Amino acid sequence: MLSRSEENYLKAIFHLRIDKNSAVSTTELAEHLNTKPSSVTDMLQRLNSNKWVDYRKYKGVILSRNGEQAALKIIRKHRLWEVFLVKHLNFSWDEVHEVAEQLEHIQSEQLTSSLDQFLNFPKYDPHGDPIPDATLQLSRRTKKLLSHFKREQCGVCIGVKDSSADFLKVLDRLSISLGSKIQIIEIEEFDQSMRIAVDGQQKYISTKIASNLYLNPV
Amino acid sequence: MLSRSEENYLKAIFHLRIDKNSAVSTTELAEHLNTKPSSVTDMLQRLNSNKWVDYRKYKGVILSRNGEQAALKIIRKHRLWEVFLVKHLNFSWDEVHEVAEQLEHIQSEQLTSSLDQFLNFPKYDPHGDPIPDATLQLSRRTKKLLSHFKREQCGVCIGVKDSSADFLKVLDRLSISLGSKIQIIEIEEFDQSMRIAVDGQQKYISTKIASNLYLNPV
DNA sequence: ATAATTTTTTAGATTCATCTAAATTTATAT
DNA sequence: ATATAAATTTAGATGAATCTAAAAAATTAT
Repeated sequence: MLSRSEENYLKAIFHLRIDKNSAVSTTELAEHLNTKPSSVTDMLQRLNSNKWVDYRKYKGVILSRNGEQAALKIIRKHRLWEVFLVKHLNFSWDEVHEVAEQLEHIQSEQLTSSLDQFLNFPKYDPHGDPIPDATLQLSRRTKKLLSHFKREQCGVCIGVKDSSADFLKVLDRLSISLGSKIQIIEIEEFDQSMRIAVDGQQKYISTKIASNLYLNPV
Repeated sequence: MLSRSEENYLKAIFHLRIDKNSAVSTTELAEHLNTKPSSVTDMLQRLNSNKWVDYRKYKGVILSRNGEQAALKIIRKHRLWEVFLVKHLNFSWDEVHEVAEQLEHIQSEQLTSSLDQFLNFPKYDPHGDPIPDATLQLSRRTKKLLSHFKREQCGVCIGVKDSSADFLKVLDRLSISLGSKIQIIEIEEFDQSMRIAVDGQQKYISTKIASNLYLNPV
């Protein structure tokens, strides 16, 4: 069985690999996990010898088939718990992450599947990220950063790129949440900042905000 | 902060102390925790130097004020999660223990108090054991083992002494659950086995069963 | 193409939680 | 009261997960 630490490494590799094709480097992992490169090397050697990853000295690491399945199981639990915390325990979407980081390591197939059922088999977590189903399949949908939209285009908010508490609080202040309907009214040539309508209400937002918000084009 | 292992020791000491006045011995703890006496000694020395327990060489151990509060916090979480699992995720009362052993270590005041509220501040867990409230107070009520009842006396089932899955399954087979009304009809002189009525239905039960079932006398 | 820099790995140490085997203390039995 | 048995502690070892410092490999810059 995987230790908690091993689980965290697999999850980190999964997340770091997702937006790029190359292998994940030791330093990247060390930064993401708040640890030292030498510790990462040690752990990667262990995970490699147990066939959870494919790791070559100086070349970086990718998940094996088994490693990817294991990572998806953890992500499934993490996101199901996030739904539970927000929907039933009144957590706000910037408060859930830390607790879900702990809950994702609870080992019980029965618990995971009952929770899934209790929540009515949700497909997306409170940040709009897809939840792997019981067979670990992820549902996919077109998502485009708001910053890539043009004037007069429309979309529905379906997720965030940065899910830090700071950014989520900004969105709360702007009354932007999952499902908000957003239309681009004007794009400032000078700095690409935007005037948008959020469910009819006009707001100004910075480029940084626009480049961290995913919309499903309408 | 306490490690998971330290938490388990404090909880074990609490439970082993509860039905007796003397200090808890190294061997008792080792058996209860499935470990070796020498490991227990090591850990008790650590817990002692951090003031979680009062431990003297060869004399056994009791919890300090801090240690007792810490143990109660863990027990509170354990029992709240048990209620959640049974009431909302359809676990049966013999299935909850193992998962609750993991959930009890999740660290989040907010989670514990929201869960308590979500469950409507339950006072007893699915085995009838009292749940410490937010101030860590335990509610007390008179409980007497069924084996100490006399002919024709009545009581309501409020808990079990042995909470092993095996015993709980026996009770399910006898349709005995928390709240069942039980009357003693006849006690067999020879072996003290009993004929009882469970919510009106007559059953025969062994002494061993009777001496593991707590009733609140009516 | 070689030097300088950065990244990665190795070597050796540390802490936690455990173990076995040996020594010591306490309890028990004659 | 002393010998024997049982319980407890100490000493020394192990494995997981981490660290620092030094060595080695890969990358980059001149």
